[in-house]
Amino acid sequence: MDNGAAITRRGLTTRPPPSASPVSFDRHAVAVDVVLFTIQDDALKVLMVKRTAAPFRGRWVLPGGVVRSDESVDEAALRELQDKVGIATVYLEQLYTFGDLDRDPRGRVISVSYYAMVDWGHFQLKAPRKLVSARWFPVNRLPNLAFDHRNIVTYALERLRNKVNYTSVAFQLLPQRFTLTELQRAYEVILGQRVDKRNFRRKMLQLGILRNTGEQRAEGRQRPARLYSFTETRVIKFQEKGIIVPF
Amino acid sequence: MDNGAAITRRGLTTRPPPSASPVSFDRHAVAVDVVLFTIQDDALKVLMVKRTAAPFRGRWVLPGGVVRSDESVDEAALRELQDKVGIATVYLEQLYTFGDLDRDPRGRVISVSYYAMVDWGHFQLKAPRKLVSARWFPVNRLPNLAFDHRNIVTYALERLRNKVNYTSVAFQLLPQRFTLTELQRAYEVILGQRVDKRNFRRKMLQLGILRNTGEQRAEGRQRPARLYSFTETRVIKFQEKGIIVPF
DNA sequence: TCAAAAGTGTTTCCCCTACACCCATGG
DNA sequence: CCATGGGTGTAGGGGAAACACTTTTGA
Repeated sequence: MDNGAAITRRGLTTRPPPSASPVSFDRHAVAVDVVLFTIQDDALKVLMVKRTAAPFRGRWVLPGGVVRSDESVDEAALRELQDKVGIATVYLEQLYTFGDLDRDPRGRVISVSYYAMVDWGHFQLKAPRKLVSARWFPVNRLPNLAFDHRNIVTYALERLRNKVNYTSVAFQLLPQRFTLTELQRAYEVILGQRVDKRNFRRKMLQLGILRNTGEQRAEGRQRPARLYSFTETRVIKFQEKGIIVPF
Repeated sequence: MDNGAAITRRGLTTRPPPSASPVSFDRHAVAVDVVLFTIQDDALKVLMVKRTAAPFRGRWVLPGGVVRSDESVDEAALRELQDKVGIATVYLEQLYTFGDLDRDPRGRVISVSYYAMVDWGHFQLKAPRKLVSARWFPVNRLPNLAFDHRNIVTYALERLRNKVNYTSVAFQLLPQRFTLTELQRAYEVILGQRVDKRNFRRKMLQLGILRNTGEQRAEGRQRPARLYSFTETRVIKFQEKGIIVPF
């Protein structure tokens, strides 16, 4: 798929003529599936829930469910997070719509996928997780997932890795106040590679989106770290240089 | 929306408990809408078709239609292009899924949008355009569109402008053999700004994705231009430098 | 005083930008 | 021979990358 790739034609046979009334039939089950990211123990993790019914009973899947008639698709994604995971405040962004015929053995289900991000500490607090059994898995050690959910996670991760490079999404994984080292760790964990400390700090501070709160936090028996906060209320794009056209 | 923006919570009221069988009801009409781009007369244009039925009879809309039960969503988009526009070979990429409740006055319709690109010359040849009346509009001079189709076009254009900077999508608007000036014009027309000729040519040739065919084409009474072709079969990503991590 | 993480500058190099003139052809 | 677009090179500047030591604290 590769970041929104081209659709290539498979054998497109001729089909019956289109129906006269466009909304009268051919209705479809539409589901939402959410890839919820967090950072815990210096690892990027994804939340999975265990299926309690056939098919794939007992297998891990992404939290999600069907879109109801009285809610928008976005609302469905938020509701599923609330219901199944007990989370209200997350960053949520639509990912891709998977519309193949054979995605679900029960029949045709179109899935609109999302990815979401929470700060682990914030999640810990308000997670009753009543009914479903849920579990965080490191993105590089996922269990066997049902349906095509492995693909969805892969795609979400790719999108996330792209986006941290030119937007401030990574901040969604951190608490309101954080140290520069924590921010750097977040980037390293998402990207799966080390980052130079001095260059990282310089770049981040140059962006002008961090406010030094003046507070400090002593973590162990070493020098205390300054606490910063993110100045923007929304996720922003960094100044980006195009290859063809200078920004 | 801004290139896949965050979904913010509106009032999420509590709702009835979820159904036991997930695919049994709450089925939805799902449509595809395609933003088809081309370049003609040094302008970026979008194909619109005229509605022949209520609501919005006589208004311009994107080519599209409902997804049938026996086809994937991608196939539906391709079929609509074939049926309504008579085009078989296009670059097609999924854009975004619009899932709000009030998009369509007839009732709830979830729309999976796509954008597509054709070379104008190639289109000219095999365009019977039998039934529907279709017309190309410059992207900056669109008529009043029905539904939320104006938004979809805006979003498609934004995506296209982003993508030409780090992928080879722009080539999809050109014939198989083209001059560097034609390629530059394509970029200028998409981006809506001028580009330096020498820098552009150097960058493009440096990418190593152009093959000098050795042929030339005399356009008028001036020096003939070399014809190039694109070496890759797929749309590729350019070498991209991240802000945080060197590529 | 030691361990452990926080914090800080500089140099080098490459790539991007800006910019103007000759070339080949048809009329 | 002239008008028109095709084609080419370079110098300067800015930002990215590489790199190591001092500071602050708690134990």
